[in-house]
Amino acid sequence: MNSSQSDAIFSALADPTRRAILSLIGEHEELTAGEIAAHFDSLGRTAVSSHLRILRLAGLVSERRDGRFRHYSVTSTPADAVVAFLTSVYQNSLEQLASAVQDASAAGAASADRARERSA
Amino acid sequence: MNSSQSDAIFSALADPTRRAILSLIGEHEELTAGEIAAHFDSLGRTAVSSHLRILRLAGLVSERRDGRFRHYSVTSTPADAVVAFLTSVYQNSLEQLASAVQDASAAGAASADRARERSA
DNA sequence: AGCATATGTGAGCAAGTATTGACAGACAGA
DNA sequence: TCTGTCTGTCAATACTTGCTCACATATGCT
Repeated sequence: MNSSQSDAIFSALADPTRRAILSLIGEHEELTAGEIAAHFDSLGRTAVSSHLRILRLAGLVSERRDGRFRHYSVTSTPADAVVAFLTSVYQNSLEQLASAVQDASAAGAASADRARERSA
Repeated sequence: MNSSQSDAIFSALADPTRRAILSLIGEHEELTAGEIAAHFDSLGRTAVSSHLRILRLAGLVSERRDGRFRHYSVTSTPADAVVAFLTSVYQNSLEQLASAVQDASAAGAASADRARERSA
């Protein structure tokens, strides 16, 4: 439970654009940097690249180099840090959290893109 | 869940001091602003007050006025927004997340029976 | 080799944010 | 009522962050 790692994760998640990027990658298996940038008309390519760098340093995404392309995918382990924090704060209402996750797990598999979060 | 609400919650959680304040309040039932400020020697009282204001606006804590004192306590509902985002991103590894939460729930308190009572 | 493609990096500027100090409001006790 | 305590808010300053532009790197194609 490294504190600097939690810092990186939470400050990476603080930006709505980065959360949108993360959701976008999560919907697919892998996406190249160009494909990701194409989804954000309001942002330049370099801005997306910077966001990807921050997400990569926080360990939230991993990159796979393939020729000129860089394929990004989400890494599952950082969720543990978030869950660890939630459990430390919301011990009292942890049963609700557990059931919420289970409900989402049961319902989420069918409709994948329903809970998608986008910010205008 | 409103996306501006998610913005407020995630940017409130981005600051390590605010996460520490949240954990501190979570350890106790309620704490006054002065008690919270006393735990942070490196911060001035006004800084803590500002952080509490941000946490309050994000809906992460609620205040109860009692004479000159203001007692702060954590609110449980905002965890849903975080869980909603996690489930939208980590759909693939959602079973891991659910088990992680359940493990933490089992280790944290023996009152996990209420979760079954609620979901049944 | 030469050129186009895919992507990252660094400088510089604009915008947002945190911290501090001073002041204000509400309340309790003498 | 007067004074001290507890706490929040406002204004000013310093810091941080995100975006764009120009340039660099690496790779593929002809």
